[in-house]
Amino acid sequence: MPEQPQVTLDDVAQAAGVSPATASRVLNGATQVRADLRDRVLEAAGRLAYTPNPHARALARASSPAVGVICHDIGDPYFAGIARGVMRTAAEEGLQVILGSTFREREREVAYVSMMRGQRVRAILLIGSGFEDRPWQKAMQGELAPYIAAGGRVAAVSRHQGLRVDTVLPENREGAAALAGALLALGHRDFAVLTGPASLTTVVDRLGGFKNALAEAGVTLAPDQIVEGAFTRDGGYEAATELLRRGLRATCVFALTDVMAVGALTALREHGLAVPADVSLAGFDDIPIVVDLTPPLTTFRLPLEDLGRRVMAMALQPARARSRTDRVLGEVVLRESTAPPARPAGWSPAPPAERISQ
Amino acid sequence: MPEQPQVTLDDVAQAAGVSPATASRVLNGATQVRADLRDRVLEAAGRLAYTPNPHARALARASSPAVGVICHDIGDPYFAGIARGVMRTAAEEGLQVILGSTFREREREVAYVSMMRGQRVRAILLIGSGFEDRPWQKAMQGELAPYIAAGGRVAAVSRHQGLRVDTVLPENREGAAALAGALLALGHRDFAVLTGPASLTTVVDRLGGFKNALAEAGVTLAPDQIVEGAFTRDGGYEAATELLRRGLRATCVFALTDVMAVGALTALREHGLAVPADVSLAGFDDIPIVVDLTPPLTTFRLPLEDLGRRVMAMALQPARARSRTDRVLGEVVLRESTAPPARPAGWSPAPPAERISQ
DNA sequence: CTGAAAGCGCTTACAG
DNA sequence: CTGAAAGCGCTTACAG
Repeated sequence: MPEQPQVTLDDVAQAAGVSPATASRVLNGATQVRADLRDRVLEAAGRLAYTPNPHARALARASSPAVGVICHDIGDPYFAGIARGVMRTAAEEGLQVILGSTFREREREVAYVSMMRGQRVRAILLIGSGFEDRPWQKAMQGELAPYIAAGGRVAAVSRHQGLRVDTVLPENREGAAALAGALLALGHRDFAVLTGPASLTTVVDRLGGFKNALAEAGVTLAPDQIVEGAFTRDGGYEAATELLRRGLRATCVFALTDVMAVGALTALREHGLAVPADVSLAGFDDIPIVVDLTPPLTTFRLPLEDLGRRVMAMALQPARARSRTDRVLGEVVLRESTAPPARPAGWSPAPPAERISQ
Repeated sequence: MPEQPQVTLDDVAQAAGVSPATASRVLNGATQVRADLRDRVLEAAGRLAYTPNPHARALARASSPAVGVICHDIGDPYFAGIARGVMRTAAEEGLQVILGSTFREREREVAYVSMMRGQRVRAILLIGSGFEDRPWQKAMQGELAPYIAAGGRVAAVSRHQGLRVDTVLPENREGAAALAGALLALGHRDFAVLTGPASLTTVVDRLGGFKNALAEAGVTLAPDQIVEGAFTRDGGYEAATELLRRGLRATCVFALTDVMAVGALTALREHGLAVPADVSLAGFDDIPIVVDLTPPLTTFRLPLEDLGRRVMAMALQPARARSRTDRVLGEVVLRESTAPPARPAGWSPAPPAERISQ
């Protein structure tokens, strides 16, 4: 490994016959430098293929052009979609992105924040759901507070209880309620829900919104028709399987995420149930793939890439006295995976099911 | 923004009543330090919540614990899957990952390498397909060579022509050939191919392998049955639509990636064609979702996450005199999207279609 | 406008 | 085993 000495600012300065200070100024776009000096510096830098050492720069400037992005699983289409938006804005702004993927272990999230804080990133983006977990919130806030106090920026997607951070808040509660409304309008009265870990704020919000809307319509959700699974494709598959084992009494199944719905669809199919003929199925998020399922999935659309762009944009804005919340609208998208129930139980006509915008 | 002064090594040393050198040694796990001093340092560091400044460290050590990872689109399940594997190994090794997503603009790939090189990352991982593009290869090699000469490590997934880099090589050519064999064994003689940009080495390899295998079986592929599209879901949708516009004469359609196959499946369905009753469809990669399609997709499975782990592992090994290539096996996975042709044209029985392993 | 000098926070030979 | 000192490569007041 023939370690090659790196070309340094001093080399450039020397080659150009100026001081390092002047070379630095030129290379940083200072305009108050004599034209001929500037040219010599630029020429020398080009000839020597000079690349500034970002660590030296970060050290001297006490700031770096990097942002940290933490998600639960970069292999998950939901996070991949948001990350895509983040990368877009990062590229436009010339920022580096340091990625953290926790594999859904929440302690790793704290560890990543600690690492990125040490790294002196300009901003930290939390794009995974928050946790309803007091000790975790304490630990996280313990990392975040000093970082923010030192001038760091933090922005999150979804509700992060207990953390004082700027937030891009997708309409989880309202969206689930709107979806419930649309499914009720279709004539459903018997629902099952495939839910995720109860400690996720996203689960709380979506499940809460859905249940509330049902309750307001006088519809109750039987406890045994709520099945918890992992927030993954396999989690959806297994939750649906468990639901069938318990005995499916619902005419419509709501999976809290599209990813879970995808697994559920296969489980239903494997058990000989046709969607929507035998049972309707709805998801949440509108990840890219669900329009290609058979049948295409009814869902609540979240603009994933836009979520990513927004959270990045928010992090790049200066901090305010109190943390801000940007609500992001979504919309119910009715597709073929939902239809009026085959066996409406004492059902009276409902208003037509249109696309309900929020 | 009340900029808080950061706790420095000197603070720790002072609090512990030792020199910065000693504090540094303790914090870096040196064993040859008197126990009581070590304890005092550790205590002070803990009490002050000291975090070393990685930039200072990188500057002093002339190396940083970061690796750069460049893909074409982090929103694409293929790359998201590989990235997942990369993140796994990175976490295990305590490495930071700087992510680059080029949005399929090849110049951005060079720009990212340049940036990461400047960043003094330990290694650069190219996980996107290579390009059959001489000027691009020159530009890329121009960035890579000095980086490597300076001790940097580079590893790639897929064939990167013109770049002297260690490679994790999925069996694109052999895989496509094996898939062709399996489809021939099913009785197909009339094929169509939905291909991607011809400048991608992955396209060249998969298309070449597929065609070759057909040729060896005495089957030719009509030029008008080969349609090029973008390497995306929409590219697959559009290519399939164009194929139908031209007149589908094939009994089996091969999409060069699962992502394209997903779009193609929807296009076929929208045009009233049943898969596999009217036409068989096969993809490549075995991204997580395709098992949940209706019908589940026949494909050539690549162990995506493993690809990511391997390329990372390779980059962490010391460089060798000549670049290495790790071939990664895959396997044909026959699912319900392929079946014997509905109208076998002068067809003689073929050997039974089993799962053909490579 | 330009340069000498100090400083960013850490590591590591080099003496003791 | 421990510490004083130099150095990593850059930036930025501070003088001129």
